[in-house]
Parts: sequence; structure tokens; C-alpha cells
Amino acid sequence: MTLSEENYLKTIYHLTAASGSEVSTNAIAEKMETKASSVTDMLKKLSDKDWVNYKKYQGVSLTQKGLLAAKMIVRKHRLWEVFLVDKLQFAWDEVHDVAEQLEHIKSEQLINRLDDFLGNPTKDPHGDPIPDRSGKVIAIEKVLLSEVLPGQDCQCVGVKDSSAAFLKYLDNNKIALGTQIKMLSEEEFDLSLKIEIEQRQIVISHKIASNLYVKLI
Amino acid sequence: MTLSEENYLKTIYHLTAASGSEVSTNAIAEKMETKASSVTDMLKKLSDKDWVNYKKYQGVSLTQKGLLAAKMIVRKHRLWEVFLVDKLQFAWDEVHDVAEQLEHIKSEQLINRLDDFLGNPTKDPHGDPIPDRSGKVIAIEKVLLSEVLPGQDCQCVGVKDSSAAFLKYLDNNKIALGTQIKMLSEEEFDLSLKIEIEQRQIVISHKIASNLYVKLI
DNA sequence: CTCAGATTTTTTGCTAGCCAAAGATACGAT
DNA sequence: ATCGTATCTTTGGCTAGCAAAAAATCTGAG
Repeated sequence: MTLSEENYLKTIYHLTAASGSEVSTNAIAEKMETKASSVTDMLKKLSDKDWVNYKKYQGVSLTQKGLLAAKMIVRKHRLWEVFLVDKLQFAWDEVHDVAEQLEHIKSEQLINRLDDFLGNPTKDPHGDPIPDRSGKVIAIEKVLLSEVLPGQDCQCVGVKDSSAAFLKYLDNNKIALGTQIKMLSEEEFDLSLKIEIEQRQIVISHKIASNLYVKLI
Repeated sequence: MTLSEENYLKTIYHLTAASGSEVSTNAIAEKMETKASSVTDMLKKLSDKDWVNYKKYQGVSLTQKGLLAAKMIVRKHRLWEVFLVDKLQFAWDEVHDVAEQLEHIKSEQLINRLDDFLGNPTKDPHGDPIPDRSGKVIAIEKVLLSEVLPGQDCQCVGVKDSSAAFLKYLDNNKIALGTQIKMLSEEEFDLSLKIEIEQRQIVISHKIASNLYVKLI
């Protein structure tokens, strides 16, 4: 499988997870910053090789084989992210680009030994689940902070947006995975939220809250 | 720089080190298992970009810029080999193919942090020197075992051939980096050598001895 | 010096991946 | 139902990388 094919499979996997159904040509083109015509080209190739189910004008979905392949790429990406953060002291906003490269290294032995070396982690530095070597993914129950009701206690477990800008904002505000958060109140006008973190009350925008996953406690 | 360009630079570097002078198109083609026509194509590109000095029919050599780039690729290759052996329990005959992939990952931060994580090693698992982050290479004094005189004590410090077959032979005969070897005698007929390793006398062929580097003690 | 053989370069043609433009299809509004 | 628009596919063409074959160049023996 070529590097380009792997990137398409991964993108389709993420878009499918987000939408729950078939993915459109344009959605793929936008996400990959390429043109729809290029996507159509590739979808035909992937379909010929039985990685995806593709019907003209109808969108695309992964086959069983394609789904497993995509999960293995995600597995590699997230394990490398753990390596970078846990072992090489990268910050969680610095790992994405390097992991994008490392995820294409082909060696089952390598990735399984890396998995063991890291202690078989189940989540990456952003809280996303790491598929195990058979492809199984253990999803964690999580809710967007923007949906939590006043008075509720919760704990930060993940981010929806993992851009460096957002992650740096969280660092600056001392919000990390595992941080306890108490929802205090919502401002009706702009949907901003007052929350309490470690005896500290702060106000965060709706945009921030709708990109932060928490679990209720 | 593309993956293909990196592989050419690395090959030219190794061939230059071995021959000491300009490298021929055919020598590169043979080493890379490709055709001379492909090599000529690439040499023109590399020359346009000022990585190599190239004159038609005259062979090729690295520019200052090309030499540094080649050393950085070798640095990455060897550091990843150390990682695979020291941290992931790979055997020294298993690391080459994976390191060939990992050497192309582009991130100066990654490679320098990996270097620190590994304790700034100066040699890879086969005894070859690792260029430091400025490109400096500390060559170790070494001699082929086939050139050692009878009665001489020495210590294994590297291999010339690092194929899996040769490395496995050394494993089977309990020869590793650091192993003490005493040269006993040479058989005139086939140049085979009798040596002593840890109170054990064995006979090795000339071919083996001429692929094993030692330092005299 | 000349020419045969070896080496190197050029030519030609293939595949992968990408894109612009043009044509085909789907779908909502009327 | 059909029209208009948004979306998707096809066509044709581009570049990079690779290789077989032909042409050019070099080299050494005589």
C-alpha cells in the first residue's frame, strides 16, 4: 500500500467516525486539501483493490479489510504520539506532524514491540483510544463540556480539536487530561461558561467548551 | 528533499568512504539495484540542487552541503538502530530494514531528543560511528581480523558486512562487540584462522575474518 | 592513430499521483 | 415534472520516478 493510499484510508476512517455514514468525495477533498477529481481517481483505485465500497455519486465507505487497515494506521499514529510525549518529552501540541510521518513505517514487529515498551497504553496524549493489535478499539464514555449542566463535577478526558493553538490554550489555563472541573454556570447571552478548576474560577467561551471532552463524576 | 534523493546521497556517501574518490554511475546503480539510466537522471537533479559535483562521464562526489545532508541521514539511521536494539530488544541482524524507513523521518527535534534519550551513543549496534548533531564523525581505529598477526590479542569492535547471515553466524559462535579474541595461527592453504575466544579455540574462514573489525590490545 | 569493447548518457515510454476544465448526475425549489 | 445549481466524474495533460534500448563517449590494445 502506498503512502497516498494510506492517507486516504485514514481520512475516510476519521470522516466515517464523525458522520456515521458514507463519506462524500468533496468531504475527503476538503480534509486532505486536494481536489475532488484527485479523490475520484484514488477512490477507484482503492475500490479496485477492495479497500473501500464505492459507487459513483453515492459516496464511499471502508470494507472490512479497509477498516482494519485504517485502524492499524491510527494505532501506529497514536502509539508514536505516546512515545514522543512519554519518552522524548514532546508537548502534546508538538507531536502531530512527526506522528503523521511515523505512522507510515511498515513493520508489525516494530509497532508491537513499541506497544509493549510503552506499557500497552489504551489512550494517546489527547485522550483518543489506541486500537489494540487485533484492531479492537475501546471507546471511552465522554461528553462535551458544553453539554454539562451547572453544579456537575467532571474530569477532562480528551479534546475534539487537537490543533496546537487549542492545546496551548489549555496548557496556559492549566487544563490537562485528568483535571477536575466543576461546572458553575452558563451565560445566556454568549453561552460562555463559568467553571472551577482547582479552587480557581475561570470563564471559558462556548467554542472552548465544545472542543473539550469530559466524563461525569 | 525526496526519499529517493536521500537514498542517493546516502549511497554516494558510503561509496565515497569505501573508494576514497569519485563514484561512478554504474557503482551507484549496482549498489542501489537500479539502472544506470535512472542514476544519471538523478545525478543531474542532485547536481542542479547543489548536493553533488557532477561532470558527465567523470563520476560524482558530494558537495559540502551534500556531505552534511548524507551524514545526517546516516546519523538518523544509526540512532534508530540503537533505539531498536537497546529499547525494543531487536537483534542486531533485524534492524536494518526498519532503520532504512525510519532514517527518512524529517524532524530535527525528534532526532536530537532521541539522541539524548539513548544517552548520546557514539556507535551503532554494528560498531559503526554515529555522526553528532553537527555532523562530526569520530572514527575508531580498527583493523580487519584477517590482518592480525598470530599471538596478538584483540577485541571485536565492528563488522564490515552487516548482513543478517553474517551477524547470525557471529551470534552462533558467541562473537559480539566487545568479545576478546586471541589470534593463534593461520592455515597457509586456505588462509583460515585458528583463534581463541573465552578459553575456546575455533577455526574461522578467511571470509569471516575479513569482515570482522578488531582493535589491538 | 584507430577501433572494439565497456561505460555512460540520451531517448523513449511506462505508472502513480495530481489538477483544470468540461461533461454527467443528483436533488431541491417551484 | 422540470429547471437550476451543487456535486461528482471524465478527459486530457502535467511532473516525478523508473527502466529498456539506442546513441554517445571513453579507454586500452595494437
